[in-house]
Amino acid sequence: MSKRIQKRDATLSKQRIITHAVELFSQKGYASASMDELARRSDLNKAMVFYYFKNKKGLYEAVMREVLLEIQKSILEENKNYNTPQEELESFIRTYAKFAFTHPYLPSLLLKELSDSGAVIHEMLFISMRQLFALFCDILKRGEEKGCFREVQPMVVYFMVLGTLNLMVTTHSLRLKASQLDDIKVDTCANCSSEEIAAYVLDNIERIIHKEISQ
Amino acid sequence: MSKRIQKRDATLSKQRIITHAVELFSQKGYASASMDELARRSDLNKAMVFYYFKNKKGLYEAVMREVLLEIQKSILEENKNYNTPQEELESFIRTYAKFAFTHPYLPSLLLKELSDSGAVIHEMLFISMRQLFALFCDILKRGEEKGCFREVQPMVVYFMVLGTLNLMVTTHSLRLKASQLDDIKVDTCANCSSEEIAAYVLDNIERIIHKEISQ
Amino acid sequence: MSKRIQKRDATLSKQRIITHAVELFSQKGYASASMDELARRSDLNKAMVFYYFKNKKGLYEAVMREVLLEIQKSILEENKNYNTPQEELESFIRTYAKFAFTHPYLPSLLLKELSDSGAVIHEMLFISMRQLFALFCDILKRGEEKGCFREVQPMVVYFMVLGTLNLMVTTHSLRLKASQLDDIKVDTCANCSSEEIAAYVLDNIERIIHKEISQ
Amino acid sequence: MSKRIQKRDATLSKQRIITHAVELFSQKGYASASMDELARRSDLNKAMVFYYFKNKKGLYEAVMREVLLEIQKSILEENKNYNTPQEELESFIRTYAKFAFTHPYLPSLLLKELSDSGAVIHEMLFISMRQLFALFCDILKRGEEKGCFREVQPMVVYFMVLGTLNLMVTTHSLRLKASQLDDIKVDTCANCSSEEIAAYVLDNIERIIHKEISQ
DNA sequence: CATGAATGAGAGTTCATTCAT
DNA sequence: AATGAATGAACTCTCATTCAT
Repeated sequence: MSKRIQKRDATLSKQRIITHAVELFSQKGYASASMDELARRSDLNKAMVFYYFKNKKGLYEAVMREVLLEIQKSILEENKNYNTPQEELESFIRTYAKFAFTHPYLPSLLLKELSDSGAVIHEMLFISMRQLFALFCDILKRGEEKGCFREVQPMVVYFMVLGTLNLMVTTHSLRLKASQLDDIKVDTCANCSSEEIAAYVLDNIERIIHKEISQ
Repeated sequence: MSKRIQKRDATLSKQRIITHAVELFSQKGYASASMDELARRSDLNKAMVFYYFKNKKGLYEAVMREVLLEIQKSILEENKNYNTPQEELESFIRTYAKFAFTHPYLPSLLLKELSDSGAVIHEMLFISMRQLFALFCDILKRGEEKGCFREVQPMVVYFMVLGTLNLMVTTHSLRLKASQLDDIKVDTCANCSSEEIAAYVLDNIERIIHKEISQ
Repeated sequence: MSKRIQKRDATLSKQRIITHAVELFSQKGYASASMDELARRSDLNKAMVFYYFKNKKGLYEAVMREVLLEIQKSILEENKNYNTPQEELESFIRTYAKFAFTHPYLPSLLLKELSDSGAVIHEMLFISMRQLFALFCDILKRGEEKGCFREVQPMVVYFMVLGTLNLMVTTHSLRLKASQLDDIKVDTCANCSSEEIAAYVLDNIERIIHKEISQ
Repeated sequence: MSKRIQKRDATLSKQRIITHAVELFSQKGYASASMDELARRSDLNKAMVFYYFKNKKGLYEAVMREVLLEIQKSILEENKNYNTPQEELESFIRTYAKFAFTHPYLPSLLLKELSDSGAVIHEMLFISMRQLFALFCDILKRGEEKGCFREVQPMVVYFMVLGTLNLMVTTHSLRLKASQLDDIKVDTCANCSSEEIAAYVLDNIERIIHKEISQ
């Protein structure tokens, strides 16, 4: 019953490191995240981080792998419950939104990584991202074939979804602060729930994609 | 007539620093950009950078100010040439796209900055971003009032534009590489021109915004 | 009959550690040899090294003891077969040379150890070395008494033998490389066999020591 | 008149670092010499060492270059004063001996470096050593041509000189200690002056090399 | 006898920043 | 306005050694 952190358990220690690393990297970015601080947060000796992950980059890759697998799994899992392209698309967007808002490190890590091509990891991010993208494309294609979706540029539409949702997460506190100022009075959606935002995005994407929208 | 870089000119030196800093920060990110390398690239003594900009953060702010003013000016300037909301919206998107593709440090810096709220600068980015956003909102509002635009969440639509365009720039080389692999055959828009992309985005946004789209 | 390395045998494990430690120390030197790598090479857990040898220095001492005893034994053993000082001297040199060339870690370890007085071990190296030196002196003295050797400084002659032979071993690859260059054309004895070298050294020492050399 | 160490003078600081590095490397060996301690001894910030020498290896190379150039210069300089091979050989040995005994870091560094071929520096040591060796060979060859020297293996004779002299320097304190013990009574030449040792070595080498030795 | 987890100290190296000229 | 020398703090990473099982 003691709250003392359990030691001498490799799996636990490793997981503890990853968990804190996810947080740290998403807060500070790769370069500014210090292994010293990570060790402190993980309540472990600094050397243990290297014991488990070889070096900083190795840890970062493990972190990204973890995070990307999580979101991937969530979406694929959820996707199974639906079978029309419309429903699948809706599920895709809602699931991503939900995940992104409850795990805000994902948008942060993702945007950081995507914000330059000289990024820390190429390959893996790449592969993982492509699998999600492949699912997205597949949904679109089947929609087209069934005649309910227009033909669109999948990449652009994909980024319209992900880019928007990610930015809505990462700019949340910024938008909140903006809403408290009074000089420019515009709705920054500061108090929107993740569901509302997902609904907005979904609605917009449908307008882009569907052949007939009755207004 | 000598080709030697001119020294002993405060404004010139300062500008040279900024120019190289823009490049450096966008290539490496704030934390990984070193003042040493900046000085080397700028062909100046390291101490001069501090002489002109107080410290790294100060320089970074100057860089962001410069960059944001540039894009702001471009868009506002261009905006003057149009006077219907539809045209203004079109101009906004096309101008941003053109600028982003020809000045790829902008998307890089912007996404980096927006990818976390514990970012390096808050205030200024903020103000500058809001002015652009304010213009965007204004266009939308006037469109609504004239009855040609639906009522939408401006923040979400704004991010649909900026997020998408920025990501299309920063992921360009990634998408190119992806297109050269053959396992997953989907169009990543790797060879699209900036105009094509702008047109796509514009078309999509219009579908979202316009009251009637005849298909 | 299994080829698996046998475990749970103290003497064997200990010997395996020593064997690999000899190699490692002679390759990398004391400071750069890591206990981690030693354990890996010995196919044993790192903690076992400490279990058997207390600490790094203890292991190193064991290594040196082993190595010095080996050469000592070789020479003493061989010495028994001869009984004139001339023959004994010849045997001493030839045996040392043969051993040094077939066990090149000896020269490496020895020179490293002798190259500074703030060396890792003092005492033991010392004692062991002195026993060899004592035999050498004894041979010389008996030669003198029998009238066939001149009176010489034994220390200097001893180092002429050991220093030369050891350096010929440790510089072997260096001399090989030198012989492949063509700018300075001198014979570095790069392809001499250990026997040839021993013969050279022996011949030289005899010229130093013998009362009459007929040319 | 103040004894305070002068700062803000690049040449002085750099030289101070080299001087202390020579000492440190020869005392502790490459791997065990710490840049922290070097900085302390040099009364400079650790970063300055890297400012001047890029990295540890770079510093070490500078150290070796310095040391090897010194001995090379000494010997070449002295060599000019003589013109018969016998005299030149004598000068070579005496000068090396004198230098080695007054600059005991040289034998230490040299033996350490020569004690394994996976040494820190290859090239440079190499070139410098070869120039000395080339001079030595040249002396021998001219002696042969004049009919006063026998034909010998220059490499072996060279190491007989250098190996012996270097070992006599590095083992000095060891030999002193040995002479104070009483179990084995042999002359370790513990109290020999550098001149005496040089004379011994020279005499021996002459016996090896000269065609006629009248006893 | 054997293991893998854990540790603290210290290594080399880099960096933003300041000082003296 | 401009420079090169100097600094201290921080960083990633390694190592010998010990603990718990």
